[in-house]
Amino acid sequence: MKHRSATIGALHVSSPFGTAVIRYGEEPAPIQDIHLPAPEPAEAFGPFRAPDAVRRLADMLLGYFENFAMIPIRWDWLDLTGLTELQLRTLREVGDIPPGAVKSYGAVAEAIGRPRAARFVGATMAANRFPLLVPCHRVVRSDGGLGGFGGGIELKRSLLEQEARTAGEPPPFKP
DNA sequence: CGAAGAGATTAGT
DNA sequence: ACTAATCTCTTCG
Repeated sequence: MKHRSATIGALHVSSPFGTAVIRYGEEPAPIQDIHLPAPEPAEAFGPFRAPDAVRRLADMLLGYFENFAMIPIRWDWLDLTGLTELQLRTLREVGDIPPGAVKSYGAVAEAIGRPRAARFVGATMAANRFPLLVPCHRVVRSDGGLGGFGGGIELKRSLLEQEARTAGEPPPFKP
């Protein structure tokens, strides 16, 4: 990874799936990454007050855990340093998948103009620093399987089940 | 720098 | 089930 400003704080958000953590650095794009579930040793930080963007994102996440509706992505809040153009295009594409829907790795690959790069899309999802916000859990295998998930496959299944249920549809995956 | 390895995949057999 | 194909990024000589 390239630059990325030093981490100056972390905001914890409780959810039905465990505690989520938003780590942040300096303005103007303070949000470094989101963790779910939270990394075990709770990180200790100084007496800093979270930037506005961070607190608003925390609210958005709380809202999501309540109604599982689409989270509007503020790309300008996110620290995207170190990402290549193609990776950014992939994240933007995945960001458009609404709750209750899913898209295959291959379909995303096609959407970014690399129809044979399904595996690349998978690798990019594995490196996604903004889970939930960039809904990498909505990217699944073309054969109906779930595919992988950094936070654990059972979490991915839970999220998709909740979203499908809220959208009034059957779970969009096989197992 | 070029070569080789590594994926949260896929389509075929 | 297993295999080969395919693409970008990372890591190594």
